[in-house]
Amino acid sequence: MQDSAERRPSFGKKFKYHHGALKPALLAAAEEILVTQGLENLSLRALARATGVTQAAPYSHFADKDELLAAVAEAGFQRLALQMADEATGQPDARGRIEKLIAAYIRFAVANDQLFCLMFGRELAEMKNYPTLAMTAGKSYALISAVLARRAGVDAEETRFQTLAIWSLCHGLAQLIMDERVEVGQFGAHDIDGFVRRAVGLFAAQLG
Amino acid sequence: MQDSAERRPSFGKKFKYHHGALKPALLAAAEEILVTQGLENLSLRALARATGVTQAAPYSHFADKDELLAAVAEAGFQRLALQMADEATGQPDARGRIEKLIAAYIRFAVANDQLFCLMFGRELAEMKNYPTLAMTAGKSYALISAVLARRAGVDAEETRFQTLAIWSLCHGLAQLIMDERVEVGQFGAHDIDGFVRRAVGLFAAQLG
DNA sequence: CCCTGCAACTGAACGATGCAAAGATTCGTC
DNA sequence: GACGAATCTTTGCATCGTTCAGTTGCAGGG
Repeated sequence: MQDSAERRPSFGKKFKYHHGALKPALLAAAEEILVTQGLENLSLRALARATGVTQAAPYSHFADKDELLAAVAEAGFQRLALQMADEATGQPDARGRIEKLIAAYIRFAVANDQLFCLMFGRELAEMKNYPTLAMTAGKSYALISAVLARRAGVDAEETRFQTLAIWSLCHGLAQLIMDERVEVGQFGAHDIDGFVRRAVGLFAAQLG
Repeated sequence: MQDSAERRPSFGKKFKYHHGALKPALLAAAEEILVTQGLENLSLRALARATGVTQAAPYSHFADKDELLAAVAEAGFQRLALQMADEATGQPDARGRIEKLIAAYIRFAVANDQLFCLMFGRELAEMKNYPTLAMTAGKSYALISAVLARRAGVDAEETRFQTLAIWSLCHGLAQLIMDERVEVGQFGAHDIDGFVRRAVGLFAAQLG
């Protein structure tokens, strides 16, 4: 297979030395590799190969592999927050909203396990280096926090505690399911919503 | 610095071609590197360097890097279960035992964050390949599960639910603290025990 | 219209890593 | 003391992240 014919995706008109839209193409290819081959097989070189450019090309758009991963993760956080917000709309009371938010969170983790690994994994532990990432990552937490904070008659300190407790429960379950340390369905309800409803019920007294 | 003098730890009597106790030495060096330089800098080559052997020597004792990491993780799980059991002894009721178990778990995660990352990280996701690892890893869960199961008047299904809920809460909080997505002390009690006591209180009705 | 400057991309290279294969050395055992 | 097995060394390969000196194409000023 000759190089110029094989490695070039043959852009419509004529041979293009410049790719033109490499940055979004890289991000798209990254997500694709993530779901098809897993996070451990997502290398910059494989990414460049999939996009039809040289291995050094990504460095024109990302300073680092970490910066690229951070961008992918940020897109993930965006989608996560969106899905959570979507599911929670239309719920009349705080309890219903919390249930939907958590269920959406866990479903997202299960459905996009590799992406979730990247988002909450160790490779982006230095998230502080990417301020926009940190901001986007906080949205999901803010959704839960906001619901709890908007209640009357519950002081701020109690709200902080509940938010953290619910967030921990939610995040922990997602992790355990992903690591296959636990099987959804081992408890009676046989589904995520059942467990979530029951877990949120623990806070029922305060949720009204 | 000449090689034979520098790279060899100079075992008491005379120069030894065979290290003699490479396997435990590797495991010890691995934990050392883990705490001093982090999981991402724990390479087989660095390990061999630290132990004073050639880069291929570890392969006489471990088939794989994963097998080595699995052994380190297993030791970690052993210590974790031990610490949990230690703290829980002497507690009169189920609630006290659960509180101590969880607090010990979270303290372990905070104190040994890199090791915890390894134990619950993605690199050992294929834990099924290491049956003894899976068994040891289950001990901590079993500790909590046993306390809850030994109560009178609570059916098995409710016990399963509570175990999973508490386990999720516990694991999730540990993860969040480690990832620095949350600061212990943001809630009133200003310490782990305070939060744990309060969180376990959510199950108070059933814990008696 | 050409020229110049700049951003995007190439090609080649460096060092590090996990791992395999083959040879050297020591240990345990008959 | 000899021999086979276990341990360790040497050498080498493929891959990876990253850097760097060039090459290519575009846009704007003369």
